[in-house]
Amino acid sequence: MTEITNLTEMKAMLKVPLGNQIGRVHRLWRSAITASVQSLGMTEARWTAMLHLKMLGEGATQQALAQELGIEMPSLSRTLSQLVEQDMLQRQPHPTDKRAQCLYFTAAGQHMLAQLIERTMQIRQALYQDLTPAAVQQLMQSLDIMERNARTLLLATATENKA
Amino acid sequence: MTEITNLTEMKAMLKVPLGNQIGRVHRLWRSAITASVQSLGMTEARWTAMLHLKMLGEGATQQALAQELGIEMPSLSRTLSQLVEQDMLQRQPHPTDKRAQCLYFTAAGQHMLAQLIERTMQIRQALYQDLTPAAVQQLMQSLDIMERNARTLLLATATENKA
DNA sequence: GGCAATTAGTTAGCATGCTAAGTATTATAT
DNA sequence: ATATAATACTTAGCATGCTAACTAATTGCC
Repeated sequence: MTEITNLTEMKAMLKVPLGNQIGRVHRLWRSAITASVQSLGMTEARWTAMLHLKMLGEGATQQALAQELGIEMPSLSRTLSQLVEQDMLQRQPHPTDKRAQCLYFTAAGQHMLAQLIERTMQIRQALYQDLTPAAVQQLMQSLDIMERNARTLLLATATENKA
Repeated sequence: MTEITNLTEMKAMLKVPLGNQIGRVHRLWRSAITASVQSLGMTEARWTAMLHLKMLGEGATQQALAQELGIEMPSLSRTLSQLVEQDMLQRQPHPTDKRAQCLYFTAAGQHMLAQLIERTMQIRQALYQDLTPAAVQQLMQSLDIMERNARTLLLATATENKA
């Protein structure tokens, strides 16, 4: 409620191991997804790639999808190869840039996608239980701030190593 | 501020991909730790194990530490072997239970610990920037709720698979 | 007391993140 | 116009989580 945060509060804040807690929740969330989709022959990484490609729209390049997911190209590249292998996706040459690949769902992929979306909603419903919409909004915003801070920090150390 | 959350708000909440965001923040946080401690010959997993053993107190068993960290024994077992190899920790037989191992810092480990704590504080300071103590508290509580929900969900699907 | 179930720990192998390094193409700068 | 830099992607190998399966010790039940 108070706007002014005193020194004691600031120091106490630094004792909170948010990073570890975020890690724990992430692992649990991954387990939940894995349990939910493995009977479909899916894994968590493939599941995310499918859903985010849908959000981005078919025809997106791998680079664009990696950006959207917040992972590096090599990580995505492997996952996409598995999805292509499973006949969920196709890689098509980019119309003008011969380096790039554009991503499209196969028919089987479209069908899988529908099931994945359904299960995603079920899991979210379970995980957001007892959280108010306001709390979810707040959580999202605080995580956004941490994400920005982390990127800034990493950029700073990277350039300083370069110097 | 409103206590009553309407249906529209609830449905909108389910569209928020918190899991993915938590994953992104977790990866960034891990990168930040890695960048900070790798010059000390440490990694993120070893760093966490060291700090949490300190919190738990020397003499803790591996099982207790795994519980504290929220990871499974095999994951921890490997990390601890690396720390023993690096002469940071020692495994001592439990005084009464011959199955169990108790963990103690070596002198080198104590010294490392001091440096790790220092760097941890620096990183938190950077990552919590622009977050109020209240926001940090709120974040922690919301993550707690998600964590509990996830455990409940996983337990439910596990027993249902057993049946 | 003695066998069954549980618990602590390990090893093996998979999933998924990363960086480093290599190829092919495109963009830039002189 | 060409040489250099940047970009898109892949491959290889490490870090760290998991489950499955194993051993050894302990607990519990009759």
